[in-house]
Amino acid sequence: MMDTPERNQIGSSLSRYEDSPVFNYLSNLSPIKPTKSAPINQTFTSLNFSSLPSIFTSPHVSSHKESRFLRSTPDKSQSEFSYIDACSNKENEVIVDVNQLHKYSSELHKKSVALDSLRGAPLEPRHEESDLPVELLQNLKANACHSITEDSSQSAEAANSSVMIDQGPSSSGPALHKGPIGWESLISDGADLLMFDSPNMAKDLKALFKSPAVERVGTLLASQFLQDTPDFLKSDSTFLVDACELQNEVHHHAESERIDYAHDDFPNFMTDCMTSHSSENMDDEPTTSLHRGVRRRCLVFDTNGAQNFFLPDPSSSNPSMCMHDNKKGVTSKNADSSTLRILPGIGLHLNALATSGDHGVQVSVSSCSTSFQLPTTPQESVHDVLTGASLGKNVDPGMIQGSEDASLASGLVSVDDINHNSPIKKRCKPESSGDESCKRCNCKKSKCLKLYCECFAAGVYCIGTCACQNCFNKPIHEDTVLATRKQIESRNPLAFAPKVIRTSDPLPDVKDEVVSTPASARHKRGCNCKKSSCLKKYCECYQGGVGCSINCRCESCKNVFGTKDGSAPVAPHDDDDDEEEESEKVAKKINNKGLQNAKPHNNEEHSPNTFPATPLRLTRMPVQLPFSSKGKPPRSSFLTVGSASGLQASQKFGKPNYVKPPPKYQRNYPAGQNEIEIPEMLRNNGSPNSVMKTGSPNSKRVSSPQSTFGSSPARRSTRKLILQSIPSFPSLTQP
DNA sequence: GAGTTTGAAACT
DNA sequence: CAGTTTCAAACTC
Repeated sequence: MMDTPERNQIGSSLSRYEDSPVFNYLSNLSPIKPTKSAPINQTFTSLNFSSLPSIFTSPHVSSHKESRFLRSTPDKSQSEFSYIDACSNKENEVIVDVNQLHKYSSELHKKSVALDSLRGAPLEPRHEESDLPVELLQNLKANACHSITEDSSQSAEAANSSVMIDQGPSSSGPALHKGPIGWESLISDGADLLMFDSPNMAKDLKALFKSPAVERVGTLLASQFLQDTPDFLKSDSTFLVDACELQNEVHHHAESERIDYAHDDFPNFMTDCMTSHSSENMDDEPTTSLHRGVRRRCLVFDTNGAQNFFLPDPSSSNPSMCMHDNKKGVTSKNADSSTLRILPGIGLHLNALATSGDHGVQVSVSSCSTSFQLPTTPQESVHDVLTGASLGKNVDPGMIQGSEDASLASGLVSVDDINHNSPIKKRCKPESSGDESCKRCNCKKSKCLKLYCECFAAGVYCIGTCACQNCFNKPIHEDTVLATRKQIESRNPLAFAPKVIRTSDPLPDVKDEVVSTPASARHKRGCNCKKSSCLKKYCECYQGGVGCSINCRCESCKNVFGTKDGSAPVAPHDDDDDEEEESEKVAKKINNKGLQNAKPHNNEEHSPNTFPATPLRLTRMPVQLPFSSKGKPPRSSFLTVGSASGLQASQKFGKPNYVKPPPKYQRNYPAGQNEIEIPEMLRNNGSPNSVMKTGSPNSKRVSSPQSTFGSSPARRSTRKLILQSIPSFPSLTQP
C-alpha cells in the first residue's frame, strides 16, 4: 500500500502517506488541501487559517466556510484578528473551529509522519495513531453539533462547530504560558478548559491531543506556537466551544455530513451551556462578567434577566431556543411561556452590539443553525434559531421564523407556510402569555420593508408571530432588507434610531426642564397629533410614555405624561377643565388597564426603562406592560439619557399616579441592545451641523437628543445618552 | 373579526 | 418644504 519511503526525504514520505486511504480520508475531512512537503518548522500560525468572516459588518450570512482555529488578538494590525478587534472586549479571544481542528489534525498528522520519517520511525502506516485524530475529530465534530436541534435539517447539516478560546483575565485560571512549554501540557490544560457541547467532545479532543502522533508534533508545534504567539500565551485561556457558527455553515456545508444527535442530548447541551455560562460569567462576576473574556454565544436576551437566559424548557423539549448572533448571542425565552420566543432584534444588528464596548461578546456553546442573523443584533447577526419546526411539538412560530433560512435550505417548512398556512401562525395571545413581543407586525402592502412595519422599524426580521403578507423582512431577503434600510437611512439617518429619548440622570434641576420639556424623556421628533389629543397610542409620545415637548406639533395636547407647553402631566384635580378631566380619565383608564403594578417613580430603576447595572438583564426584565390590550411590542427604541427615567420627572411634577407608558416603547430588546451609548451622530449635541435638524415648531423635525432637552449645557454635558435599544440591523455605514 | 380612526411614513 | 397619499397600528363596535 505504501512505497518504501526514503527516510531522509520528508517529501517522499509525505507523498507516500498522501496516497494512503487514511490520508485521503483525512483530506476529505479537512478543508485544507493536501500539502506536500510541509515544512516541519511550520509555525502554528503558519497554518494559514482563514481569516474570520466579517460578521460584524453586516448581518449577511458570512460565508466563512473556512473555519477558524486559534486566534489571538494581541496584534491588532493583523487582519485575521479583525473578528476579535471588532469585539471591543474580546481582545483575548481565540477561536478554534472544529474544521480548523481538522486542518490542524491533518497538519499534525503530516508533521507526525514527517517526524517519523526523520527519526527513522517505523514507516508502517500507524493507522491507530493516524486515525485517532481523525476519529476524535470526527467525534468532536459530531458532538459539537449535538446541541443542534435534530429536527432542523440545517442544524444537522451544519457540521461546523467552533471552539472558542476565550482568554480571560490573565490573573486567573490555567495559563497556557505557564509551566513548561510542552504540547501535552499545553493541550491538556487547554483541553481541561474546553467547554464542549458534550462531555464527549472534551474527552475526544483531549484524547486527540494526547495521542502519540499528535503529541510528538505537538511538542514541536507548541514551542513554535509559543514563539510565534507569545501574546496569546500571556494570559490564560479558556476554551469555549462555539457551535454557533452553524448558521453560516448551513448554506455552505449542506452537502457535508449530517450530524445526527439524540434528542436526549439537547437538554444536556443546554444545561452545559447554561452552567458554563453561569459558572464562568455569572457566578464569578455577576455584574461584570460581560467584561470578561469568557462569553458564550448563547443567547441571552430573555426578558427575565440574565438568569433565565437560554433556559431550555424541559417540558417543551424544543431545542430551538438558541439564537445566535455573530456578535452577541441572544436568546429569548419567554418568562412565563413554555414556548420559546425570539425577541425582536435578535438577529439583525447584533453586529452593532459589537461596538458596545462593555458588553463584550456573548460567546457560548450554541447550536444555532439558522440565521436570523440579525440577531445580534443587532440585533444580532442573529442568525440563528434552532428550529423545532420539524419537531412538531410546542413549536413556537417565532422560533420557526428564525429557522427559516435553514428550512429553506433544507427543504423544511418555511415560515410563510407556518405563518399563513398552518394553525401555528396564529398569534399567541399577549395577554395570556404576558409577552409583549409575541405579536408582531401585520403589514400587508409594505412588504415589511418600510417604517410602517414595526418589525422593520425596530430593525428586526419578521418572525412567525407576524401576520404580515408578502413579507420581505426576512433573513432570506437579507440583501433587500439591508438595501431598503440603507435607503431609508439615507433619507433619514435616524430613521432607525430610538424614538424616545430619556434622561436617566436624576435631573436635579427639574424646574428648568419642565418649562421646555415636561418630562425627562422625550420623543425624538415629537408627535403631530391632531385628534387624539396625545391621549392615545396613536401618539408616539404617549405610546412611548413620555410627555410631549416643544418639538411636538400636536394640537390640544393632553398627554398624560406631560404636555408640550410644559404643563405637568395629568393633574387629576385640576378644576373644571374638561380636558383635564379627559386626561384624568385616560390616565385612569391606563391605570386600570395595566398599571396595577404601577410604582412610585423612585422604583423606576426596576423598570425596563431604567438602565440596569448589567445591560443584559435590566432591559430584559419581564415587564407587565400596561396598555397591552393588543400586546404589541414597541417598535421603537429608547434613547436614554443618563440613568433616570423620564418617569421620574413625572414624579417630580407631583403627578400622583404614575402612568406607565404603553408597551410599544417598552419592548424588551435582546440582550445588549440597551444601554448602548448612542452613536456619535446622536451625540452631536444638537449642533446646527447635526444630522438632525430642528425645524420650526410646526414642521416635522428630527432633532438631536440634546436639542430635545433642556438648555442647561452643564447638565447636558454630564448626561450620557444611551440607547436603550438600538436598531437591530447592523450599521450599514460600518467601515 | 370587520370596519374606522389616526398619525407616521412615504410620496409628489 | 408643504401637501397629499399610503400605510398599518390603534381603536371601536
